[in-house]
Amino acid sequence: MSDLSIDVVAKAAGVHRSTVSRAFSRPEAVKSETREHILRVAEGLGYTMSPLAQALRRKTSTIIPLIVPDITNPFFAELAKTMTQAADERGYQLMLCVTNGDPAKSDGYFTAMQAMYAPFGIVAPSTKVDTEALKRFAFGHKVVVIDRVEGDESVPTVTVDSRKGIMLALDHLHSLGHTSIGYVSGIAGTHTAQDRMDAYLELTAQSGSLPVVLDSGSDLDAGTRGAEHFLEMDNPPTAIIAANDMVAFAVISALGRSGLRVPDDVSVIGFDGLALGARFNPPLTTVRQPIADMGHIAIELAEKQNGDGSVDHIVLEPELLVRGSTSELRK
Amino acid sequence: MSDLSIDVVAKAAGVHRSTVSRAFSRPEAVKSETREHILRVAEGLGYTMSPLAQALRRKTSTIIPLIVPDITNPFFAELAKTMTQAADERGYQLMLCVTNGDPAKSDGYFTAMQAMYAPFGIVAPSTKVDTEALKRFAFGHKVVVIDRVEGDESVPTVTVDSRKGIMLALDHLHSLGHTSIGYVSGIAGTHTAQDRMDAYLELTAQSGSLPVVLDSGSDLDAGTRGAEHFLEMDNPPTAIIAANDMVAFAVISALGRSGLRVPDDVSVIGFDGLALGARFNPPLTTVRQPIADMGHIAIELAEKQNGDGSVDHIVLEPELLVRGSTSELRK
DNA sequence: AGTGTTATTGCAACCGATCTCAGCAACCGA
DNA sequence: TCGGTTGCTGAGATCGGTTGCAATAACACT
Repeated sequence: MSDLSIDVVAKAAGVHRSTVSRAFSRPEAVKSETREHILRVAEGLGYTMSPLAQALRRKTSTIIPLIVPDITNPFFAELAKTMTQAADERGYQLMLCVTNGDPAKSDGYFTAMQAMYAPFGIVAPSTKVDTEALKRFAFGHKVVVIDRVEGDESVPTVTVDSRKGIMLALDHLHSLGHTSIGYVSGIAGTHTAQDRMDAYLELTAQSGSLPVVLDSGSDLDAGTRGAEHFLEMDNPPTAIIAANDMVAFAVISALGRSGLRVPDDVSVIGFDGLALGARFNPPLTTVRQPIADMGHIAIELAEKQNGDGSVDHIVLEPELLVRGSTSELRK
Repeated sequence: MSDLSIDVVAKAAGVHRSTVSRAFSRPEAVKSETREHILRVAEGLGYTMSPLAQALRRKTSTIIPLIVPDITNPFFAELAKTMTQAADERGYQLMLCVTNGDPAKSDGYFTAMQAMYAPFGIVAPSTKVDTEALKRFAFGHKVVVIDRVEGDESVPTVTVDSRKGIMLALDHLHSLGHTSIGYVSGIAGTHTAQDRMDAYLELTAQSGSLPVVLDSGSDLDAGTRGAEHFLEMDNPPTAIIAANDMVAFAVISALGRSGLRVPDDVSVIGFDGLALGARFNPPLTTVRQPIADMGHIAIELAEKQNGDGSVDHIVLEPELLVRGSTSELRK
């Protein structure tokens, strides 16, 4: 269990270490009997290759960084969860990098990962990704971004159709009789947040109603402020779309503290589909993003780009998840 | 930016590569002028050492695995957050390992980390930790567990005083006039969960009241079932202690769905002090664990054990966090 | 001046793989 | 029978550092 290197196995199997190496990493280059014999011997010894030595020589490791602004945010947590799984399945190990939104930190992570010969990285941004900055790094060309990227087609991305999602929310609310629908922006800075907001503005205008942006702040307190704003209005909307579930939670909480009940007094719908939402009070109606798919797809895109160099931009479909925070408009 | 190895720096500085190596990793062994010169040259070239090569030779890397059952659980997410920070500060990188409670998986992670020469690991368990199993691995003796460990003093641990926490909750509730206080167990299986439950049982008995365990299940639905049980009772308690915040959320949510309001109809107090609780509806009163401290301390303990071999068992003090889910008993 | 220490630095083996190149045997067709 | 392939394996350099040991320089002391 202590020091079994490739040489030990080689000796035990009576072959040269290069043959052992091939038996593992390029099976077709070794006579099948030899290979099986080697594998058997290795198995018996309980030998596995040193990923470190491999990485050093190959200049490619199996460590892949997942860069998120805040793992405490359940959206990123769910993402991290499915990504660790997806990574595992493919023999990678996820390295969690939490930036707290500090670009300097993510730079630091990039350098570190580059030094570790990470084959690629995944970035879930809190601010717009600066692709120019990315390219300063060796694997800048091998990064998948979980957000839309402006004016640079060379970075693979995976996102959810924001417009479709907002449309789903709006339609749902309309079908319940709501016509005056407010909006609280999410953690702004990302294209995704921007897109959702734009979609809201555009679709509301299209339906002939007046858009009511309760808050467009960029931090976690947007929800709280949005609710405050709502409470001060003379003629508040009867429903609120929150740009993401966390904001929706904050809105409902703040409303609740002022004695307003959801959905009886106001309907609130979120955007994310966090598992947590099912245990909120009330259970949150929301637009679900297929987070699990996003994780898997991000890794696939990265591998694909790594392989044939192709760059894809995947846009997934959101779906409506009706739970308990929206209800028929009561006059 | 491409291939700067230690030799490049050595040449540029006009010294042997071993001197460069020392300049970085054993400064006192190099004449200070030489060292500064080398460092300056390296700096100018933008050189940093390859952690891979270092790890390979030293048989010690800076990668440390954080093994958690579920990163989606905000408790573990908060833990992960503070730990990445603590790790960063000390020059380590956290590798996130999500087991989903599957022991086979955590075994897999251990082998992987062992192969990566991780200097130690941190385990935040969902089930009781099998220290015997741990010791099968090379760094089995270098693991810090964030839970109490039964009958094995050789593993450093960091925990929060469960009894004290439950006492805080009970006292708070008593001071509000509640005498009939129910309990919903948390994600059982850990010693921590067990300890909290035992403390509840013992302290309740001591105060002369009847313990009412609404649910002692081990999964995330304990809260929901606890609430159901509560609703079926002829003479339900007036307050509920939930073994952790997530369970408290579920309890409140389930109660809410049946038309019961917190804290007006029932008071509910959690245990964890998640940031999320502040945005719950209503904001959750809870017993706060110093999660940030736990993360830092876990790493300190690990380093300490790694250094002088000493094994500590740190028990931290919880504190009461009064928010909005508990209120005076109204007759 | 001669000898013993101590501080610095160079040398070269080593960590555990990968990979190019060369060697050798078997096989193929003319 | 012989040159030309093809298939498989061994040698040895290499990836980017670390480290024990030897060599040299510098300094202290009798």
